[in-house]
Amino acid sequence: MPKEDYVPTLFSLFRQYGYDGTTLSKISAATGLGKASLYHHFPGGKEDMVASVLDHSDCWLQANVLHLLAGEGSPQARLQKMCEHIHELYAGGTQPCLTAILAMGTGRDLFHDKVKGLLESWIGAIANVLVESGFDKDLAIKRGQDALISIQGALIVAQNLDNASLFQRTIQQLPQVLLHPEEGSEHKQ
Amino acid sequence: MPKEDYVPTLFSLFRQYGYDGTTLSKISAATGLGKASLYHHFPGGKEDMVASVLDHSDCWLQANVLHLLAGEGSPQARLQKMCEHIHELYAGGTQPCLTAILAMGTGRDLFHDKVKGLLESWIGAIANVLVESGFDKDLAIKRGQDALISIQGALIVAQNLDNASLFQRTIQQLPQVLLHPEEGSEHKQ
DNA sequence: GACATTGTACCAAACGATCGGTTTGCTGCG
DNA sequence: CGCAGCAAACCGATCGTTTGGTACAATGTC
Repeated sequence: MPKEDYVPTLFSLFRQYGYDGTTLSKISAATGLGKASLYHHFPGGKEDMVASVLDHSDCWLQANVLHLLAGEGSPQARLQKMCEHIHELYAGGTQPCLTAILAMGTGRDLFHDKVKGLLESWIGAIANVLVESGFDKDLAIKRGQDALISIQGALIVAQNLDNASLFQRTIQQLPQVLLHPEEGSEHKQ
Repeated sequence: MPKEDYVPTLFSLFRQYGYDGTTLSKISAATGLGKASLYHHFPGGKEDMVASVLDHSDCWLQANVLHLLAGEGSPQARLQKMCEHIHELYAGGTQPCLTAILAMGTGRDLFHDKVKGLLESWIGAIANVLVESGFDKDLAIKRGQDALISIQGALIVAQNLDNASLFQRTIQQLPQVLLHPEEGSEHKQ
């Protein structure tokens, strides 16, 4: 079996238990492979496995967000499509975010740069759509950041409250929140 | 030295390294206490230490949010004061959230109920202020949830991007976002 | 076709290190 | 003395990792 076949299993393990919490015993049990076999596919050990998972996530982002947002259709339609993919990725808010969980504990030092890159390209892609829709560039970036704040925050709160609908509500209204016209001077006080 | 004196150190350890990542060796080094001394103060071991930290956080929430929001002053002023305390708690967005980090890995199973309770009372307190300001109760609760989504999300994104000002911006505009009048039917599509 | 060679996938067993947790024995002080 | 408080050694378990090997299909050589 090629190693790619194990990446989805690794993905769900790491995003559930985190870097420190995902032990090789758990991985061995979940994949059905002995520890030595795991080192055959991933010579770099646990760190190598997470790197593979992150590459896999990179591809996912490329296909389901970056390429999509830069493609055809109205901005509204593109953003909505993105939200559908997000909804699927996080299983409707019941599954944690890999990048968020890797930003904590031991994983933080190891994968910070990679995670940062993923996040930045995501924000940039959203901002590009908004610029294309006529928004000022600075405002577009700000709203791109706000989009990821909402996504990440909704995931955390939804899971801590056992309330997935809270996440779904947030995602569903994301496109119109992003595209709503600037009012006054953005609530200047 | 009474055990309370070590709780702040434990707090910063656990919110930095998470439950799995915070080893007794790290705790011993950070507190300057031997393991035996740690078990003298916290007979229940690591789990006992986290419980103490969570109690400490409970008191913090009680004093700096619940009591404050139920107190005197205009809703706007109370919410602003709360945001100042939040800003201080998270060191301007440079420090992670304890409850978020405890919701992952092994800690999730152990402390989920406690964390959920903390979050719920926080949301409830914000909602009460909004109801008092004349908002519909359902909308008030929704905005209370959104407030915590923004806080948690901003923390995650700010740290992954090494951009604390992103957090500060989010917190600073939180009061007026919470209090802004309902427009149309909340962006009905 | 027969046979050695190579490469891939896999694993049991064990490594040293460190884990969370416990016990021992000594110290300083009222 | 009595006892609270703690450093240090120790416990079994588990950590991530490594060694040494088996089974088997593909390839090359005669």
